[in-house]
Amino acid sequence: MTPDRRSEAAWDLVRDRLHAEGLRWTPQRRTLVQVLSGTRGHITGSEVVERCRELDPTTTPSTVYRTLDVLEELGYVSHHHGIDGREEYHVLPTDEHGHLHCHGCGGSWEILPSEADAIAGMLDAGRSFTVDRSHITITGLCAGCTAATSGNGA
Amino acid sequence: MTPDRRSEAAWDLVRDRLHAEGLRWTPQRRTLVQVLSGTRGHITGSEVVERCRELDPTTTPSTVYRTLDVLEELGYVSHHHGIDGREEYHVLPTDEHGHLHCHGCGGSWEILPSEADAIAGMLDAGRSFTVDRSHITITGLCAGCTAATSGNGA
DNA sequence: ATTAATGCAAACGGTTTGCACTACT
DNA sequence: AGTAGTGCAAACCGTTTGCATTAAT
Repeated sequence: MTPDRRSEAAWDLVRDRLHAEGLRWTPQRRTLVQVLSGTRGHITGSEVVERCRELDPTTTPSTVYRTLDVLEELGYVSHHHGIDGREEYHVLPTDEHGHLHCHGCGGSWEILPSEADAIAGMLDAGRSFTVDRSHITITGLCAGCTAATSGNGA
Repeated sequence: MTPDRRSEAAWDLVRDRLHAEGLRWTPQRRTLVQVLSGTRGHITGSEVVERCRELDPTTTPSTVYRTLDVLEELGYVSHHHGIDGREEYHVLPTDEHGHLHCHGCGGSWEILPSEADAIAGMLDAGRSFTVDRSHITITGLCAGCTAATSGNGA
């Protein structure tokens, strides 16, 4: 139904999926799929546009966003809003997981499934809230930035 | 240093704080403070503008955003990006806490300090990441929406 | 009088849309 | 040929900025 969540080869089938839906396989879509298949985790809309432009400078934002919509309907990506305030697309072949965001260095770490489970379990136990494990985003300071912050003034 | 985290009366001191910094107390700022003092938790920039306009229809966005910056420097509010993709301001007199966001009904619940502690502790233990407990935002489905979703098709 | 703050209007960045044109099928 | 998809350019929304004006001090 949705593409194999593991293999990047799932992208090879996009063309056929499109055809199966009566949709078309165009150079622009090829470019976009090329970008997405080389992306792990998430990426913002404008980043997608940017990367597509590296491959094909004639890339147009509207086409990218529209195709992203189509791919979302086919189950290849999903989008929501990220901490940086822009549309953020999740590329599906990646394992679903939450993120830890350091506002010191801007770095990002994955929240392990076991951790997500623990968090989800705790919150669910208290009030029957079903946590969306793939979208947990927690901010703070990573080890490095914590040290830097507490060590010297700045 | 920063205003008393508990009493809303802290807002009464804004005027003096401004004066102490050589800044001015204007009708527009009075309106904004009125809105903020009646706000618990968080609010987006455009919502602030909207509410100020209810009190004073002549309110201008630029003034609101600029004053919000000033108040942030004074420690009355802090801002970051919310799940809905817009600037989100935290009004400080409120207890600091994270939120649970239901994307079924759009509702929002507070994450208890004890829960935040547990989450922060777990994440810190694994990789020395210092969680910002006041900004934990977790999405999912609340009890009501979970039932609605699994119960009947829609 | 001084200069912080305001209001306007225009700019910005990311995203969306209408429409005529192109090109996959 | 027929219609999905494209590119352009303009619109949108929330936010930011420059600048001349207003007003708190």
